[in-house]
Amino acid sequence: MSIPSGSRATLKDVARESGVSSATVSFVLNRTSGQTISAATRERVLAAAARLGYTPHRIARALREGTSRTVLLSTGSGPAGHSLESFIDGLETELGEHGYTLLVVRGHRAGALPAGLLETIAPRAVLDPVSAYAPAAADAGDGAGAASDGADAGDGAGGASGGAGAADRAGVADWEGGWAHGLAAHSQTQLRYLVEQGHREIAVALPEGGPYARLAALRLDYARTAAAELGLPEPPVIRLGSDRAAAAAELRGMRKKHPGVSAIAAFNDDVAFLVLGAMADLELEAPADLAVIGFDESRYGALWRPALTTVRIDAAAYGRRAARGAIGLELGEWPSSPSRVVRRESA
Amino acid sequence: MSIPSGSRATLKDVARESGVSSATVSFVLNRTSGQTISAATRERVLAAAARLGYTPHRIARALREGTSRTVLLSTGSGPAGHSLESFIDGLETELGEHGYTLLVVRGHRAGALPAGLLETIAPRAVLDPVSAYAPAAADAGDGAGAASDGADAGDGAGGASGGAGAADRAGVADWEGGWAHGLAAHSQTQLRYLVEQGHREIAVALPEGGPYARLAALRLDYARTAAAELGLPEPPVIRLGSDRAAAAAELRGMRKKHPGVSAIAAFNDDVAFLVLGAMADLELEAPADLAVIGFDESRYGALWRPALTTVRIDAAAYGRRAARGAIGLELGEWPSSPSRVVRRESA
DNA sequence: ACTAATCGCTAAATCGAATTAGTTCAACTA
DNA sequence: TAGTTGAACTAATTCGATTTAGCGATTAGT
Repeated sequence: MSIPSGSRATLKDVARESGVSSATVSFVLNRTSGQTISAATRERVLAAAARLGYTPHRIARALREGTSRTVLLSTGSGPAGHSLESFIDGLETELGEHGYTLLVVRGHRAGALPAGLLETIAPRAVLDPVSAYAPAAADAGDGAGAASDGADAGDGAGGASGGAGAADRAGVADWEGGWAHGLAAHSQTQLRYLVEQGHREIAVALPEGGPYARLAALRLDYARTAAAELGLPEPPVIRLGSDRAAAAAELRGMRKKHPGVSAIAAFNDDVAFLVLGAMADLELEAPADLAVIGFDESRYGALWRPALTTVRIDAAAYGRRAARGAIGLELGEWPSSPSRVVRRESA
Repeated sequence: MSIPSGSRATLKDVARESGVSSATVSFVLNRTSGQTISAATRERVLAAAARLGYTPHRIARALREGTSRTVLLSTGSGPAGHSLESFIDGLETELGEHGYTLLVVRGHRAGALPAGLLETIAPRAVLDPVSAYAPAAADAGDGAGAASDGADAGDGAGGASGGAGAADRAGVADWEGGWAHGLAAHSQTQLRYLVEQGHREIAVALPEGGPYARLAALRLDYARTAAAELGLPEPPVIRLGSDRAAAAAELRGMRKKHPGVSAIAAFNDDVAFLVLGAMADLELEAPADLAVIGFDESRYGALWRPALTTVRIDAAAYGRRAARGAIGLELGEWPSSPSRVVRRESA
């Protein structure tokens, strides 16, 4: 009976099936506020929808609403640690609970998404963790002040651009700064572990330039603070490009200048790998000659020789918060993201 | 003058601006076949469209056409070598030339895409290289048979599902088998290099089970053939899980059974890393004690100690062909994908 | 008792492009 | 000269959901 002709059930089919207008069906299914529907009608509509297996046609909806119920997360091509993985998990979970879909696009900077992607998707918001790492245009102080609200013709130029009001735009921007800080704060965990292992003079290894410049500066700040709190001397810094020979030279230089350094806290696992490679070139062993600890557990640490000790950060709660910001819900309190040391061989 | 109210220009705006109906504009802009348009009108329309900066509203179009001009590529969460990177490049280029957009979604099996993704995107086709690695439903021979093609209501269950006819579906399926074979064929390059380095007894390292079971079997076939062609003895096989201790044991066993083996050709770079790790545990050095060559260059090979020698495969031409198949164009000849050895330290 | 507000619901407009079914006019055929 | 054909367009419908305007009936307010 009243099976929709060939394929899928539409609003109209549900309306016909339940004997009301399609407007009413829409009201019921969307719980439209400001509309009163009798309990009896609601039941009939719901039943009909269930019977026909109705699913809203998302493209039609997107056309009408001007934007799809989608949030796009554009991650850079850089290494993806566990914090990003868990962040995505949280994001996806929270969005899913509100009927939104998360779309993760990797390997593009947000400004350089494939042509037409934003137009075909018309996401409600574009999230871009990398832009939090990159230097902002006009940066007053330390807060996330990527206020590039100028005559931006193209969309998605800023770190996060909501579809609707400036309100959620602000909300998302808010998240970003917080994200970077939230991440950086775990420098504590990293240093504390090394101290527990008996190290006193600890160097910090950062990536040289690139998209991480800003986050690197932030990490350094936190590392200094943490060192001070732990009663350690100011940590020497080595900056590593992607060239291994140069990395080895840099490491040798640091060792000469600070012979007492017995451990290195790396910016992330990739930098830690670079350090380990340089150490191998200098015939140094970790952790005997120099302990190395990574940051933000990556997939390769366990395979490495020596296996990399690192810090695992669970950012799912951040993901949920970011989701709420992106779709314009109340943000609530800042969550805390737990972190713990994954102890392997290198430290 | 006649600036479209607030935001973007629509077909209607172009029609008004050029003094014709919106149907005519659509005919002109789409070069609709079976419609004759005078040169003068065409020019006026084109000029007006350019002047207003008209861009088709892709969502409206998708609603009308039933599917967006988009192709979705769903890669597994597994390691991505250069062949995949270049494949994606080719895909994107060719699609772009025909007004299509490529959307790459990583970390999901095609059958398990985020809820609602397919519906919101409505891609013209879904491409899924991983399914070429996984055991197929009707697999006579050796592939482990996790054939779960049951009562799958959802779409995107198959390796590639086109939106339209069975014709392009066939085209895409065609590509997949070819892709796996095209990749596997480069086992030749791998072995030939080792032979050139003076090796005669060469073992093959494969991943144990997992999603690569089928591709592994294929690679083994090609390796055997290549070995025969090069006049080598039948290559011994070691199978490595993800556990390093087990890998070391496996390697030791192989060395005992085949003491003459002087080189290992790995399934891919990740497996090669595992071999190198096992070698370190056994206090063996590459390439002195055992040469190791990877396959399908990954981003980490250059960082490793010793730096990994591997095979780089350029699959861009395959990508272009897959694109043509996905949007229903003629496929043309099978392209050849060049490969070359990236010589580093391990072999 | 008469106006005002509220309930419960529907008709119709809207979003933007593609497409079907015509319409008009001129040229050409029989 | 009537009839056919084709070129060059246009009006109107369609895709499917959301949303505004509004209608009749009931309830509340003074």
